[in-house]
Amino acid sequence: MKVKSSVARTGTVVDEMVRAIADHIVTGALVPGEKLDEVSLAERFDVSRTPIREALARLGAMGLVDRRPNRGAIVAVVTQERLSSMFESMAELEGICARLSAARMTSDDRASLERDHQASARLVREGAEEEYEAYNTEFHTRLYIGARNEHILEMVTLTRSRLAPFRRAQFRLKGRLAKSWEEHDAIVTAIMRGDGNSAGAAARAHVSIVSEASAIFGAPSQLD
Amino acid sequence: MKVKSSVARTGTVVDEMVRAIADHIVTGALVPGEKLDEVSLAERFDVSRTPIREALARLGAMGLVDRRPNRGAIVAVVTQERLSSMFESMAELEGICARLSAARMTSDDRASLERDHQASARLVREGAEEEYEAYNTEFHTRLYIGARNEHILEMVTLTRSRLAPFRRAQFRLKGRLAKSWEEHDAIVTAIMRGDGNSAGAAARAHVSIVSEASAIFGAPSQLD
DNA sequence: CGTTAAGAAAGTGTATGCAATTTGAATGCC
DNA sequence: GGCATTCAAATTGCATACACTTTCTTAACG
Repeated sequence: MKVKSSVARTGTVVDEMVRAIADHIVTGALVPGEKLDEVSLAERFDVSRTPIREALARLGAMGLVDRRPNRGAIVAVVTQERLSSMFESMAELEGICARLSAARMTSDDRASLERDHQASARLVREGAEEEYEAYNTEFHTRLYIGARNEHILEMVTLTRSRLAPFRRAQFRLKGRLAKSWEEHDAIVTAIMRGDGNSAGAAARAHVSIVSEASAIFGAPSQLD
Repeated sequence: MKVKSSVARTGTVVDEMVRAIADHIVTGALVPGEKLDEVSLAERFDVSRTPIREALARLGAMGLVDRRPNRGAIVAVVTQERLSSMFESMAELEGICARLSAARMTSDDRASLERDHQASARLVREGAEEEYEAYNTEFHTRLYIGARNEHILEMVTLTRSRLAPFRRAQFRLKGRLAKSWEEHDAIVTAIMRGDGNSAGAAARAHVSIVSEASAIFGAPSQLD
């Protein structure tokens, strides 16, 4: 019997390929516009073309690669304009989630949200970027789930994954950690008051600022 | 005994399969929860399993079918709760588009929007359901495009396609046509004033009402 | 010398065969 | 008689082979 709770989960080959290729794209090992040749990838990962094809299809659905019929796949080229549109979408979606969370979160949800938010202040004081990054992800995930809307959860998760390659370095900007906490604080406070509109506005502003921070890193080609 | 679409000139086989299967799902020939056996489908459409598999993958990405690893695919079961979440998402997305459209549409956009909106009053008076349905689709598409945000356009388009099976009969409800026009009117008026918040609120309300109308048709199993 | 067309090379699209996993049932055990 | 185990049938996952499309090369013609 296999235990799947841990990381060791072997899963299917396609899943591995999706992760592997996505990783190479996110880390910049595969640059936007680069051709993704099926046979090369198959040899590189020592599998047949079949799972590679399916992985490319999934990555296409995720927006990470661009598939042209009969003409192969390339790493998706994200224009600055498109990047902006994704950040704007993200801001809107986060705003919706925060607004709905203010109305729908259970009291348990609220309690743990505020407790952990207060606890995270320590990470800011200590400048623990890695840890705060992890907490930050968790924080936003709670807002997505608190909105109690499966479909919005799907959309916001997808959008976040598409943006992942562009927000890696955001917390390295000076003072970003403390600023992020302040913004979280505004969101949490509004949610505790049950003030959906304020929570939404605060969340929108939060993402917008991240957007500006990330824009500094501009086109993916400059990511390293 | 299945006859392939007369001419082979059509795009790829996978595209055909996607359309064919999606059609069968939307029309109810394949009911939610039904097992989609790869070999059966392959025989039925007289192709090999490979394009069927890829088609199922795409349909999975679209949300029309549910793929379980090693356990095959089934027609997606849309619970009432999930349906509600999709309609709520749609309302939020439409609201965003209307708000952004109020700020970003060109004057040409606005002019033709209002002109065609006024013209559509005739369809209402004549009770031309089919025609009004077509116009209605066009109307909403303009709002999506007017928002000038590619990514939101993608999300709203995807959501609309997922909801398509559930809103077929909406205009047959008595008086729905006239009510729809009135709601459009509120949106258009707000956009012409450049009042984004009102336009957004009106659009949200518009979809919410459609949602209620469609809810009458309830679970997909009752669709015929 | 530039343009275009034919053909070869490369790569994707589809078919088929084999391996691995799931599922159902029958048998043995308590 | 009920429950667990094991084995076989069915179905999905992966690999390989073949067919078709695109693309690059090359050579012929204007």
